[in-house]
Order: sequence, then C-alpha cells, then structure tokens
Amino acid sequence: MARTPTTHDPFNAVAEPKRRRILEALGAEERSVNEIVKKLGWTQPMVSKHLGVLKQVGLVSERRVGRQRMYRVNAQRLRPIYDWVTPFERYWSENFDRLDEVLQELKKEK
Amino acid sequence: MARTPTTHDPFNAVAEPKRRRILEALGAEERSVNEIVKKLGWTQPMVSKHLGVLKQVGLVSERRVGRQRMYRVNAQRLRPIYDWVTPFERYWSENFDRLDEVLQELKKEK
DNA sequence: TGCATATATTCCCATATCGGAATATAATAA
DNA sequence: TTATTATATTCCGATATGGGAATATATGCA
Repeated sequence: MARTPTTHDPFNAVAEPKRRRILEALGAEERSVNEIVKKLGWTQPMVSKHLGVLKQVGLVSERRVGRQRMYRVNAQRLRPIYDWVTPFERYWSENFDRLDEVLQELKKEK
Repeated sequence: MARTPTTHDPFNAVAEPKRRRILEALGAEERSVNEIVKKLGWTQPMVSKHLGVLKQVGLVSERRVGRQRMYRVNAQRLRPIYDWVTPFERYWSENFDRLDEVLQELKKEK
C-alpha cells in the first residue's frame, strides 16, 4: 500500500495546496472553469484536473451549462475536517491556558 | 514534482488517517511510544515512523526520559487547518440556511 | 458542414509514500 | 560485561502523485 489516494477522502484531497486555493476561489459562488483559470492564472488542464479530484471526493459539484461547466463548493464535505480539528482548538485557546494557570495555582497552594 | 511531501505541512501530515489517530490518542496527555502502541494495537515501528513524520512537521514534540520518549501534541500547529476550514463553516451552518430562507422570502414578497 | 470555444483526458516521468521485516541504537539492570 | 527493554532506522516494493505537453471531446455558431 502506498499513500492514501487523494480521492479517498476530503483530508487527502485538501492536502494539496492548489486544491485549497480552488475551493477558496470558489467560495460561495458558482464559477466556470475559465473563470477559475483566469482568477488563479494557472493552465486550464491543471485546473480541470484538480477540479476532477475535488469532484470525485464530492468537495465540489458540477453543472453543465452549454459548453461551460459550473462548479460550486460542497461545503458540508469539509465538515469531517472541521469536526476533527475543532476539539483541538481548546488546547491552544485562552481557556486552556487558564486551566493550566489554575493547576499551577493549586500546586503552589500545596 | 510528485505529491507534496507529508512532512511539508500539517495538512499533508494529517491526511494520513493513522496519524490522526495518533494525535487523537495523545489528546492533551503526554505518552510514551509504548503506551501509544498498546493503545492502538499497531506495531512499534509503525507508530515510531508516524511519530517521526508528526515530529518533523512540528505536530508533536518529544522529550526523552530514560529510555522512553514522551510525546505530546503541539496543538497550535493544527491551527492553520482550523483557520482554513472554519470560514466554510458558515456555508453549512444554520445561519447560512436562514440567510437563504430570507432571500427566498424576499423573492416571494416581490 | 466546418470552425471556434470550453473543458476533459491521455501519456510521460521523477518522486514519495506506507507497510513489513529485519536490524540498529540507546539506556538500564544484573 | 552481558542481557533486556524502549525506540528508531534501513531496506524493500507496489502504488499514486502532479505537472507539462499534446490531444480528445463536446457544444455552439456561421
């Protein structure tokens, strides 16, 4: 077995920086391939290929309009990432620091 | 150029499910390699190798105690992931749905 | 039909990957 | 010193990657 395929899950798909850029570029909008190409300044095949991966993983959905393909972010597919990382937020948050301070205080009191 | 190396950034390091499991297993605690091995039921070299990647990326830090190596999560290194994914949260959240409803209402009123 | 536009696909290759097995290193104990 | 414990490293192979260049497909238009 090699590395987990990029199309296996959102974590792997989004590990590639260019795919993150594409999702950012889309935002809440629906955009054609060429719009993304122009916005990011990459080659068209490059954008298409990354969109292909994002589509396979379900991170974007595609709609055909004439000869254009309109893409939009499927945000809920990012939720596993959000849900996984969020619990760690407390480790760097202010509250966690305070908890640490409290523990230090308790030690001193002893 | 092939795929971005796993040691390049937190996104890539965490794309591997087993490395996510290790971070989960650590949580807020400091644990030795063997504790993780027992907790997860994997082989020791496997755990060590994944810890090696996590350490290179800075997602864990290591402290030597006798012949043991104690590892702990470096949570703030997960922050780039949190920061990147959080803005998308609004696209699936209740508030965003409500905004959509409001827009629908406005259309009907016309 | 024939041409232009919009997008996808194929071919190629250098590069890392993850896992397993075996082995190396380091620290402690007898 | 020698044995044992704790952990890291090396070697291997099958596999997928992302980029570039060229090409295919598909739709619309004259």
